[in-house]
Amino acid sequence: MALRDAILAALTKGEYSGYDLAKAFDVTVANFWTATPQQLYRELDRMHQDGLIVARTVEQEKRPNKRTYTLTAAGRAALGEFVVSTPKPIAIRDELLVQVEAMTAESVPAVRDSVARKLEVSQAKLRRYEDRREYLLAGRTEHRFLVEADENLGSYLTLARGIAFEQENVRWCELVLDALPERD
Amino acid sequence: MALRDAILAALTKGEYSGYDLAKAFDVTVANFWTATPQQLYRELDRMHQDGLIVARTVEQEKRPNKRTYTLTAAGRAALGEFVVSTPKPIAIRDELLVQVEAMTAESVPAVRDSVARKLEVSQAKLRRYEDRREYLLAGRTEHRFLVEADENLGSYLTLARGIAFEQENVRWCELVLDALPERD
DNA sequence: AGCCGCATGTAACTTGTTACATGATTTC
DNA sequence: GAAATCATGTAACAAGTTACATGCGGCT
Repeated sequence: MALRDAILAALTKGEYSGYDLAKAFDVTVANFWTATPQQLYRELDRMHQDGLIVARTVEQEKRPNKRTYTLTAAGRAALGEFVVSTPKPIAIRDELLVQVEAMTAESVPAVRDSVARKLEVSQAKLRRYEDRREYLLAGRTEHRFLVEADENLGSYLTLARGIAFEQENVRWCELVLDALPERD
Repeated sequence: MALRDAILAALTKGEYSGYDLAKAFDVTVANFWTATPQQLYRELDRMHQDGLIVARTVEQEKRPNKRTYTLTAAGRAALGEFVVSTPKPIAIRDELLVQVEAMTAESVPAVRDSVARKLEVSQAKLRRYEDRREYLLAGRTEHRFLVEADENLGSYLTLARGIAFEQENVRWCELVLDALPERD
């Protein structure tokens, strides 16, 4: 049920459609949750049926209409309960690491290529996260931001985790590329 | 199908039963994949039906018999194909981060407690990983180990990723505990 | 003319989770 | 005497993935 809670959390920041959420789940929410558009549409339907959110159709010119959603009191209550519950330990599942573990002499070049591609993806994510960090800090130091106890404190902290994660990915990819002999 | 590949990778290191794998998936494999015993038993059955592994019943005194599995040529071939395939990008799903994102003034104490518990879990994992690292290095420096191009190179590299991940968890938990006001 | 972005959805399928069941032995 | 460990499994359910479908508007 945590996809549901991730959606509830996202909807505390405003009124969004399934499509909007799909984009958000690719950028800001990406630090801590992922979902495909299909998962979101399905879950929004169910949440609507369960009375956690209300829908509104926004008519648009030159574009398809959208259905945007807002939290109800029941939705807020459900999120409140979730936030104080015991979280499940995270499940890491990384195909690339399985490949590295099972790597043999012949497969080194292919694995090396995969690691090089991951390096690029992580660097790109890191740049986007750093941009958002700059935006949240708005010129303040981290320490100052944290003591000012802004309404975005939670977002900043999750973003900090995302940044550290991608920095580690970059460092690890570099370690692997150094350790694996290049192909001739 | 990556659970299947993670199992194939584990079976390259020896002959294991479902129960053995469940334990391994809690320690060494935990860096890059997780699975419950039930998932393992089901997947092992299917892999057996598909001819990727062969089973052998080991009679034991004073303990229930076990069914251990070994890779077949077909199993090795399937793993070989997987290792050179394009890996799926990883999906992060961390309930605790959803909670931090959705945190409100009233829920701070509960979230703080969850973070404190995560800190302890990460520190414990880190200690186990560091022990295994010491064992793999066997007195050598990392640089020396990497150039010697040991057969455990892959395991070392995935372990390095796991260690970095838990170190970041510890640092992040400490940041959050410092940033969130303690309860009275 | 063809692709990309916007916007929502159905259907089939694969994975992952949870609860339950069994029964002997070892440890506190 | 109770709990933990060893060892395997069934069944029901929840969550996640993949493929397909629709149709307009803007860009190259």
